[in-house]
Amino acid sequence: MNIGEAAARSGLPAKTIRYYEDVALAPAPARTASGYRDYSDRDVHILRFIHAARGLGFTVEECRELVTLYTDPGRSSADVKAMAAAKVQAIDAKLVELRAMRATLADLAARCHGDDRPDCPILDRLAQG
Amino acid sequence: MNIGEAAARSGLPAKTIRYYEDVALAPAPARTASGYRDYSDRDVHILRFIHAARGLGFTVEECRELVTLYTDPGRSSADVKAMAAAKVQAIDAKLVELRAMRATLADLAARCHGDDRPDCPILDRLAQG
DNA sequence: CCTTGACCTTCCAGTTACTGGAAGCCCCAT
DNA sequence: ATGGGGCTTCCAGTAACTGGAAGGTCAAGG
Repeated sequence: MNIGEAAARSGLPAKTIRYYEDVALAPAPARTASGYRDYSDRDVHILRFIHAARGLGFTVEECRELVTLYTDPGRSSADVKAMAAAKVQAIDAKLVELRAMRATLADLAARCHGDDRPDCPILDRLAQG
Repeated sequence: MNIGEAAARSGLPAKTIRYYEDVALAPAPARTASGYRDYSDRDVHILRFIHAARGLGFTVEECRELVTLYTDPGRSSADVKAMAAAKVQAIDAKLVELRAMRATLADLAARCHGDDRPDCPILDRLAQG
């Protein structure tokens, strides 16, 4: 199948698939006589794997490791578990940060009268650095 | 004062201050005879304002608007409030997404025995796309 | 007076993960 | 044979910096 269908089946844009191939994350598929990419079901399977992994927040680099692990018949699950655990920790840190931002912003917005007067607690707060 | 001190006082790296000046976000300070940037207290004040705004998750573009609003004596607080509210909404969306990612990952990690066996629920799940 | 080292200048390149667009084949249906 | 897709490559740009090279400047110490 050509890249358009592989894109439809994997959920990744064609442009992104080519990009992944470029950075050696996705498999380089067979080519037809005229140079079109020709994807196998296995290729699409890996594409979907990558799509799912990216969707869970793994970076391209991490996806590369995951694909390696995935396609390695003798891999151990411990490596994968460690990566997942690290990712959970990173997400937790991000959550803390975002919640703090949200609280500050919401508080500021609530205390801002939001009319035509130039006085604004949000700006005042920002001005304090 | 030169850029090193402005950096120390504003909390922004010197490199970042130059970058902000480049993209016309931060003020272009005076220059000494030898070409060194020479920051005033007001310059540093704006730098700190930008630092705080970035820290709250505003993009550089949004910071540009905020600085304009901040330095405009006749601005209305409604504009600023609207920006803050929009930011809160964006943060909420991000929080939902992150929480879903975290839940999936944590669940997967919990169900992975994490030993030398090749069997791994995380990889299996990813493989389903 | 000279040197040393810290600090400053500009500019170029690289980062992450794509995305858009241009120029130019290819394939299929009418 | 022709028209409108889809495909190819490559170049450029995005956000927001960050690192590094090459070279000028400043203040202190000998």
